[in-house]
Amino acid sequence: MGRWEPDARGRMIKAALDLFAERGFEQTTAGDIAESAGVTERTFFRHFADKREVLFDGSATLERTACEAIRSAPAGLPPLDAALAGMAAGGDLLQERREHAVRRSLIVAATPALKERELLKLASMTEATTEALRERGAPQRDAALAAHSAVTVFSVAFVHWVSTPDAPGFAACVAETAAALRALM
Amino acid sequence: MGRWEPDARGRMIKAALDLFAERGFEQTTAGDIAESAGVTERTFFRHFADKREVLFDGSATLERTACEAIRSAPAGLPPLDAALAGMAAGGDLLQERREHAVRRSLIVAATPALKERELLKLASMTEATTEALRERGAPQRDAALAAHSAVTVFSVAFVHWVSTPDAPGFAACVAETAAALRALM
DNA sequence: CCTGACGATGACAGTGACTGACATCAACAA
DNA sequence: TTGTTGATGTCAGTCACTGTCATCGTCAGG
Repeated sequence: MGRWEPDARGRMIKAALDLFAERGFEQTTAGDIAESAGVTERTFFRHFADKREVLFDGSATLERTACEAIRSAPAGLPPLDAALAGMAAGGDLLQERREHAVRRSLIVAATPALKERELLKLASMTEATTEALRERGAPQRDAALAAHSAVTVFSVAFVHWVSTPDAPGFAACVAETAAALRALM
Repeated sequence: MGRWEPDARGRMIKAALDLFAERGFEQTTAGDIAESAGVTERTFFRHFADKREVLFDGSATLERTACEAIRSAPAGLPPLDAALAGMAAGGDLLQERREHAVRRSLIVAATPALKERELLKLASMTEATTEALRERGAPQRDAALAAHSAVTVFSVAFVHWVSTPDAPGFAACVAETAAALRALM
């Protein structure tokens, strides 16, 4: 055990979520979050590259989970289907902490600066997905298009999943949304 | 005529592009840009909401152009095709200033903070496109999916158009990319 | 038990992005 | 002639973020 209370990182994440929900993102300083978590502002910036990142701690895990699912999908599966399997796997992760995901999404939706960061994370997921599809043999452009489409489905499905109180599983939302997309083409 | 040299805004945009290309975005302060354009830093922030915005002056026009094209598309055209027509119209705008578009895209691609802002602009274009498609009678989810798909095509086509020296027209890139997307489904 | 490397944190000064408030001054209208 | 307007300058202030050095439990080696 260290000299200080353990899990400073977790405390900062929780404090940030609470404060952002109460006063809003802009009205909360990094110092406020740090103080509320019992650390200094400097420590906050040692854990998070910037003030926004404190709300995106799980995004790397989400991306990794999705990519692993894609890599372990049957070799014969077409790129888009493989990518969608990845999105469904990522969705399972959110499903395990639905309440947190919903609360967080409300804050993000209310703050342009956070929306912007979320888009960057989605773009990162798109790039990672593209790479995973390339490893399966898809040509660059097909991989990019399938990845973009899958992430689109993920986003649209997420909005539906969040706004539906008694939601079916996230995977079901993905399947439904994917079907609608195919119908449009 | 005012008390000062005219077109302060245009001078700042040009100065920013030059300085970002020379030293990079982070190594250039807002004060540097202002000084180089012969104004004060305060004036810079009166014209641009933040340092990034100076590189996104044309995005509102691009969005408006695309939406107008969608609204004036034949009523019977399916949502995706109408949206793609909008993207092609937007592409024509870039085509008129290809050199500027390419130079700018290099800077944006090299700077995560600018990439992030670009994603926000694309998201805005997606939302506007969704709304335009809804006005044509498309249900919400179909409109959102078609808009996302069209903007995806726009992005992928743009990368190809930029990286191809003797490019065919932007509209041709859009058509080609759209065909590839349809083939994936 | 002593000791030195290690790792997480605190303390503090500094830069730069951005904002609010007020002053200035050419152009233009009454 | 005078009052208004609009774009700008000036200046002080907050806050995001960084570099640097000091601190002090922990743990391995002696």
